[in-house]
Amino acid sequence: MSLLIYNSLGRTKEKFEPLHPGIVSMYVCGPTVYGHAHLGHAKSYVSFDVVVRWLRQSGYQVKYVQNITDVGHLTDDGDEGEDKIMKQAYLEKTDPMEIAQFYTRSFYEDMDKLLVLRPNIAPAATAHIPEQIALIERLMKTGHAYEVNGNVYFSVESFNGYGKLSGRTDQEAQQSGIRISIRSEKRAPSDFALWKKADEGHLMKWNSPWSIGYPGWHLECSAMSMKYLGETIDIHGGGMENKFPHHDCEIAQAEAATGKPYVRFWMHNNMVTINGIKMGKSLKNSINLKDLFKETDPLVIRFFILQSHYRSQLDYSETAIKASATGLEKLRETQRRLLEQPPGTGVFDSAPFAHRFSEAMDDDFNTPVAIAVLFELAKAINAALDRNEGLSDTSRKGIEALLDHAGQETLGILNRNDQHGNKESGKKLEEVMTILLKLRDDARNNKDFALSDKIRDSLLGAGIEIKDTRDGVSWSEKSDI
RNA sequence: GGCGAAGUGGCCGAGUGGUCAGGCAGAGGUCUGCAAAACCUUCUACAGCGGUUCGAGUCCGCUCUUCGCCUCCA
Repeated sequence: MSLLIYNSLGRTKEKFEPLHPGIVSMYVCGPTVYGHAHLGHAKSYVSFDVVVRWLRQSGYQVKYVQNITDVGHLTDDGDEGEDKIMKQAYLEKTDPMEIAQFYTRSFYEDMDKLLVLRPNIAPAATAHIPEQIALIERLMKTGHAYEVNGNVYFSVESFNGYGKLSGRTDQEAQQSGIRISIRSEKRAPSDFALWKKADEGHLMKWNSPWSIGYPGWHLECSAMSMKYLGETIDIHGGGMENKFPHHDCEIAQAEAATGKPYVRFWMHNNMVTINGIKMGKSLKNSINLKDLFKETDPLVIRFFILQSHYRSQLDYSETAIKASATGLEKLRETQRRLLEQPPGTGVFDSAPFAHRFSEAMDDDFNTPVAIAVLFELAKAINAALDRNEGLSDTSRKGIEALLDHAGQETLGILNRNDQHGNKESGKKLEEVMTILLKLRDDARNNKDFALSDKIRDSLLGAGIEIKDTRDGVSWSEKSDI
């Protein structure tokens, strides 16, 4: 079966073939770094992380670019609004570059905990001002841009098909609902800024042919995407809220400049909601990942995110997170049991599960179905291990290979290194546990259950849970829930 | 006003015409010194009203409700 991807451009699933055989070029809009990352960022980057992982598992070489927006954007295309990075710099009594650096590091810290693989290239907007100026010059030459008082605007009228991604193609209709008509030097209300002249006191500014100023807020993605991936790329991802105007503007700039299709597949992930309302920094209801990680294992968050589809809204609640934590623990428990179990004679064919997993992933990255397959696999494994014959070495290797491929490499939720037997730092603990379990076993043999239960309870208090199975005692470190 | 998405059982969450999603929670059972885990069995669904069809969460229409975008935002 071949990979189907839902393309926002045509609003249907399409068969995916990269432009150049074997190689996929992919760009995802990165964060604006003026605050700590929240759950919404996690959903977005975990989702695209799995896209990248699955493409790689499918044999493609993926070149993954994800930018860092470290230049403050104004809140609109006119002259209103404020630069958020600069605002944060004032609040923290430092300068914009330090703000950007600080929150960039914070972002990667959180993403690392979620096991989001780093992009191949993470270009910063401020490091690509010349490229952005070059793109503007190209648009000026071809008559798609014009300058007024040191500001440069893109002329939407000059580009046929503006708004094709979001469906906002009728510019007249778009203006009908606008509340205030702002005084503007733009030729048409839909025109958007490519370059802004800096006001006095503006901290981040660069020289340009038009003024000392800074780039417009849609420009960086087009410029950096084309620089590192070429004028036509395979996949461009981002949050749904960026379809309009951001991505429509990107398309306009890029295609007006090159005359070529900018992006072949547009992918948009949906929002995280709390009680049905979108989570957003400006709404003051966002859940900061650093706070969340204090009480919840980051991989539980990752698992929670992947239990819903990337194009669906995901509603956050503590009970939902708890349910995910319990569910993930069940999968981990099964993997642990499999790894610890001595070889037997039972035969288990994991191929049908592998097939169903692939089918789910190939169907527009349907991770909830893929995870459901893992749960069914876990149930089948447990049932097989419950039978006395156990599992043959070959059968076990087959399952382990599938868990590595599906649970670890693709979804990033079942990692062998999380199992205590594989932790390098756990050698001492292993030895201590062996001693304690021997003592407890002696107590049980002497029917001294008071002592054996005390050992068990004390260990649980220290975060280690032990279970008596028919093959002996098993123990695991409980992750914080 | 314009553009778009969605309403599934106690909760989360898949599913584009014909057997079961899956997880969590609940009930009963097997196993067990107890506990936990595991396994087996099991109860609650498809917003409403019409229509198409032999047959509809699944297609069509209408109604109601919710959400996102049209300012930065993952």
